[in-house]
Amino acid sequence: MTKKAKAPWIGCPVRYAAGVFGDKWSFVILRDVLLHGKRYYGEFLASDEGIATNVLANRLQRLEDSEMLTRHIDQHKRSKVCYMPTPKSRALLPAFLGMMVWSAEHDECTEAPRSFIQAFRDNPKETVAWYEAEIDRVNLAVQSQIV
Amino acid sequence: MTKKAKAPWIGCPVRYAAGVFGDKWSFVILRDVLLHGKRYYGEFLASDEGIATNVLANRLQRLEDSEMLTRHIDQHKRSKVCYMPTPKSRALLPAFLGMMVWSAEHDECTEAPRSFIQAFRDNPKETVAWYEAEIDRVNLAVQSQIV
DNA sequence: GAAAATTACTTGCAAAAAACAAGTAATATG
DNA sequence: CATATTACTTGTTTTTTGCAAGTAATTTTC
Repeated sequence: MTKKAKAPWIGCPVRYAAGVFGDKWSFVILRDVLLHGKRYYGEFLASDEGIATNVLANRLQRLEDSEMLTRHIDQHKRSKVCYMPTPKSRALLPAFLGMMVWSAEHDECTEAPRSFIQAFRDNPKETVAWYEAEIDRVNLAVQSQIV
Repeated sequence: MTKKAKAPWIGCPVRYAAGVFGDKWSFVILRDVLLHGKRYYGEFLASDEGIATNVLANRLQRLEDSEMLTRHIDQHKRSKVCYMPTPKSRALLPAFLGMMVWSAEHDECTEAPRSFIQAFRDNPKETVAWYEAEIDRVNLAVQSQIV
């Protein structure tokens, strides 16, 4: 009797997504990078959710390994480390915003503004483009620091 | 000096989503319900990923608590238990499919057919509707069992 | 109608991961 | 040169997971 071989966390698209960001802290970090303009270790650490520093370090490493983030030393203050979103993580924006709309509609205590939900439903592409532009703006401001 | 109060896992839409299904096994269970037509405890247990029975029981309970699934005794064979998707979990389909497209585009080993990706990009609403119809079909077949 | 088989869990224990607290190393500041 | 920042690492406790076995309610088989 052979034991059932476990599937690796690739292949199936749901399994793959779960492998890359299928845990609470990865969700939160990606939110901070993609939506809140955060780029620095200290900024992630300061999030409301209160991630532990060792867990943060672990998740940043994983996200770097899966090419969701790239790590850079800040050249103006070389004790700071900057994590930049990659095209791969940016490509998650549409799904991410879709998920947020779902949350906004099903969480009684949601803090998401109704205007955001409306905007995404009316014109998802434009809403995604707006967030993309935000990311570019933050990147530009930070990019001058890291090379 | 007061300690930082942790945010509850509601309010912020990303945090809310992370709280409801932000772990590997919830992803997999929701996939099985929404996309693979699974409804019974034994079916979930048999998934390729090999979830442990205690973890499965725990996740089904959580998903029931957060109103993603409803639990029913099969009336034709009362030792079987059926878990049905709610409107709330079904409403996650668009975001879920968006996530799958992302995976398909970034996982070199993806098993997702190119036709699915194309279909969703060309006409997401229609693709969602197709999956909704699939869910209805499975529900109908199973509903005759559970009352 | 009793015995065996299904089915959905529960329990106990070992291993892994997360939370918490403290420490360290590189750089920057005064 | 001493102190402060910043990004981690290390050690320890607590929680969660994984695995194996057990149980209870049916259902099927003989």
